[in-house]
Amino acid sequence: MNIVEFAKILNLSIGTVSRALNDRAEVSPKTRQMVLEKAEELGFVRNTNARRLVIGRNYMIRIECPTSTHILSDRYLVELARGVEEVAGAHGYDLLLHLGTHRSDAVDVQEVDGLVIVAGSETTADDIRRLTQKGRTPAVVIAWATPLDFPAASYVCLDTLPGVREALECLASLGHRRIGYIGSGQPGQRLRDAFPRLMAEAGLTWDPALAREAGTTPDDGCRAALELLALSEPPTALFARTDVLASGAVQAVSQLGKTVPGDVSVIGHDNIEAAALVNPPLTTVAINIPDVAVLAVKALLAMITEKADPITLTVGTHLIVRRSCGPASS
Amino acid sequence: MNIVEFAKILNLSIGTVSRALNDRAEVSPKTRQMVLEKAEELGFVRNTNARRLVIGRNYMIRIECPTSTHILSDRYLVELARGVEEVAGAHGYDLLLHLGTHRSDAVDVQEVDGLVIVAGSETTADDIRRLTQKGRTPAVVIAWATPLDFPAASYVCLDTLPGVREALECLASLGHRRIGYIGSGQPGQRLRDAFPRLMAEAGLTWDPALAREAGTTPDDGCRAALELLALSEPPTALFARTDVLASGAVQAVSQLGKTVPGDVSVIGHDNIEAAALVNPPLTTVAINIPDVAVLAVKALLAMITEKADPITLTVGTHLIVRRSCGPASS
DNA sequence: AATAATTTCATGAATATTGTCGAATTTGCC
DNA sequence: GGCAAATTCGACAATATTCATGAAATTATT
Repeated sequence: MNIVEFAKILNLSIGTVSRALNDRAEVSPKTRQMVLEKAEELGFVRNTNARRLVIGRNYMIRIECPTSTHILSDRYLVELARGVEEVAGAHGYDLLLHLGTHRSDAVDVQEVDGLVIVAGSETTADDIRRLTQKGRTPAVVIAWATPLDFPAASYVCLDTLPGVREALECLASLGHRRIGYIGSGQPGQRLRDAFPRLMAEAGLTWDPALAREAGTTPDDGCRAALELLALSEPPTALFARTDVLASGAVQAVSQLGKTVPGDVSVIGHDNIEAAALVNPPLTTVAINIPDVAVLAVKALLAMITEKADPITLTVGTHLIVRRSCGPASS
Repeated sequence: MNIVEFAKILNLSIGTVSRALNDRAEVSPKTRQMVLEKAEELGFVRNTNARRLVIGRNYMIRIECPTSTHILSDRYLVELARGVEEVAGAHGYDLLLHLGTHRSDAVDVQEVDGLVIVAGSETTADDIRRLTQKGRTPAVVIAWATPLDFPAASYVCLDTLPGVREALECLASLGHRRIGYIGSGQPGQRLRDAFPRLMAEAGLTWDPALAREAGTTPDDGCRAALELLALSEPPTALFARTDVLASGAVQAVSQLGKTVPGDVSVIGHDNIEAAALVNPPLTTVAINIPDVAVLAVKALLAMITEKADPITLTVGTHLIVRRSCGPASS
């Protein structure tokens, strides 16, 4: 049934019905009420495509997420999508999903009003340029640390330093003085570089001898931890760049017949699902994804509806305290 | 730019341009070629809404997923979405995401050609009826074990028994005879009921004294395992209904000063991310989500494009062997 | 072999799809 | 009758597609 038939049944003109359905003022309250009731009763729904064609808007935003090398793990991706959908949905927008590489061409823009782009570690400014049709489609990019070099988009940057700062302050307050750093190689570069400064800010001194670059597996973390704990002046606490490495570090401690947090404290990063399940549950650095989603969508909607200028925001991480940290052993 | 302007630039009629773009036979190859090239060059894209309005199809399927009580964890949800997008995308369909409860009303059908509905444990046949507009919209439901009572939809059922059967056979072949069962309460009912039969099929005898219903946390699993291991004739292997419970069971074993898999073997269920990170990495029962996605979308596309009748398929779980199982200790 | 007749083919014009919105018109009320 | 509120009318959005047209190509006829 289309609006013509529907209007005929109601003995009203198409225009009146349309206005009633659009909640416009020029229609009498009783008429509106009647139209709404009848629509419900007869199951009449306007044709979305015709509607969008006429009003020239799609009420649709697409969320773009690369397959490989996520900033956000799958778990966070769902959380992000949920948040995005919630606030976008409240404004009448649908969410279109596009997983898979940013490089794929066949992305019919024209059918969305805006883009939420989750940048992977390999995403470049050129990718954003192409995805946004040279900036013609409003877009907000979820990026690590700093915006990409494409100023027509808005950015929500994920800054991991605040949470790490908290972590170090937490360790410092527990009396730890020698803190080991287990890195994950390439992607963690920025944190690695900032680590000495963060240590200083927490009133600690940075000893380069206590840093190891590990890989990505628990075993990598375990090996690095064993090395550090075998030093003549071993650290009393370990900070690992990822929870996976941290879980390996925990294993290393128990291999040495010691306990976490009794003998050694461990802090991870990312708050993966497993972090709460490891024994002991891991104190870790996390980011509030719903916050990110809300900020991103708000920025995007402002660009779409008010032609607002692109903005750059930063969301910091924070510490989640579980049971893997305790007072420094003397 | 719309097709009118575009046709004017090309000195062709709208009809010819449209035909060329739609790859229809009635247009000469040179003309088509020219149109395609020029479209690329001038960046002309047809208006999706007008297009869909005219052809009466949306080329869009929506994936429906309830917030609470997933059949599939978030991780699997992304995997499912990826699979769905891949095969649906290959047929020109976009993927619309709808997370949140199935109960929410404001779901403008009319704008999608089909639905992939992930049933939660609370989803009812009535929910499906409403979502599909009494069956008017083609739909495929991802459900546990058996179809819901709404035959207008297709079903891909997730059957956990095959993987559990494999698990028990694996334990039997390692010499285990007494196997403990740690359940998760309500949702695991079906497996619970089938467990004695599966035991028998693996050549084992079922002892009701070795069953405990735990909750959902690692601690629940730990407690249940401690109880079982304190029996006068304790089990030599533990099957836990979820990996979370299994991780608790592993903790229980080490609390008793014993090791997994040296003294006690443990098998989990679900293959959550953490399963591979626990120490030792957990042997567990998993389902192949990409398979599920592919089957679901194929069934759905058949319903959409060929008006195929709804079908019911079943995908079974399988065992993933890691390092938490070993020969029975004597 | 040449001309007429017929078929094939590409193209153009017109119409259909469904809803929105500004302008014009009707209705109601004083 | 005049004014305001409510309603109707008609143009418009962008594309697919049917039907008609003209040209070219093929066949038939003598």
